[in-house]
Amino acid sequence: MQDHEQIFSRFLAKKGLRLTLPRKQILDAVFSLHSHFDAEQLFDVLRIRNAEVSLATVYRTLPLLLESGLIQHSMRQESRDIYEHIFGHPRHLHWICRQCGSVSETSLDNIMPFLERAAQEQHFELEDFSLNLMGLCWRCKNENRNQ
Amino acid sequence: MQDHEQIFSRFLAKKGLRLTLPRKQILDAVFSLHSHFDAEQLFDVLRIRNAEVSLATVYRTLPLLLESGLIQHSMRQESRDIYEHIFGHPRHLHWICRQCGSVSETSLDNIMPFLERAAQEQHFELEDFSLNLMGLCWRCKNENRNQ
DNA sequence: TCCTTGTTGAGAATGAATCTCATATATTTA
DNA sequence: TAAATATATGAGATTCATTCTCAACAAGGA
Ligand SMILES: [Mn+2]
Ligand SMILES: [Mn+2]
Ligand SMILES: [Zn+2]
Ligand SMILES: [Zn+2]
Repeated sequence: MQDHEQIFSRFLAKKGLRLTLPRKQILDAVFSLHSHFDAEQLFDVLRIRNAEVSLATVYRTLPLLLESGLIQHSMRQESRDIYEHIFGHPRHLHWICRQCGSVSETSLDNIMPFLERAAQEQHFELEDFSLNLMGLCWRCKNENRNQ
Repeated sequence: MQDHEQIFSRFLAKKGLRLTLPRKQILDAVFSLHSHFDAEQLFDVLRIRNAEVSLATVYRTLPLLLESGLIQHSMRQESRDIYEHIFGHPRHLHWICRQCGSVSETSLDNIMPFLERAAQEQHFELEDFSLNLMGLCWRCKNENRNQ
């Protein structure tokens, strides 16, 4: 039964780094959210929770969380990098509406085998990937039709 | 037999815009390249070709080329947006090595039907998408092993 | 205790991308 | 043909997410 704090702690130890209070607070904030977030939004959550963590440390910690596999970079929107925690979540792809900006998700189970086989053929060591689909959500599609 | 200049010209006309010399030169430069490029690299090509086009106009023209469907946004590397022309090219995905930065391509034919079906089920109007796979290329994988 | 190494916040710096604006050029109108 | 209107452009300023710098601090080992 490994929780994310244990995983992060071990990951850090392996790199000669420590699980400090700011890092712990950032980790908690990340797992208190259940949607996509950017650095600034995460920083806001920390302020609401009265965690005294600087924005610089947020930006410094995100790469560590990425490397540990606890979060993933999901997409880029309005020139901001968007993340989400993935520990215990199934792999999924993103449908991004170019008009309203909404994001919905779909399972990737049907595609994974294909990608893994392709990686093997290439002798490519797959560590991460992203599949983002851009267009119009049904809502915006209808809205445009009625005009 | 539509060439890309005709396509771009018609696209612009439909928007009440004109195919000016700078736009023509940018278009030519884009199709003179046969690999991925960012705005700055495209600007360099234009300078080498003695085209007097400003960087601002390059940045202004890229969204037009995107919307016309002649180029696509391929990925983001080292905080730069990377593009490539796609007119007459098959859809493909990108294998990106996190160590050496190399990018290789693979056909997307096997995945397209799945994506199109998924889009239909969602009533999502798919306009564009990107599938980028990150990890280690075989070269870097071997290199790391021998150390 | 001393020394090395890692950590942090605050604010400065970076740099790709966007914006402003004065000046051109094309197209339409009278 | 001469306004009037709309679109384009280069140069340089600006934006702003992200990264960097640095001084102060803390943990752990010798
Ligand atoms: Mn997601
Ligand atoms: Mn490509
Ligand atoms: Zn929408
Ligand atoms: Zn490589």
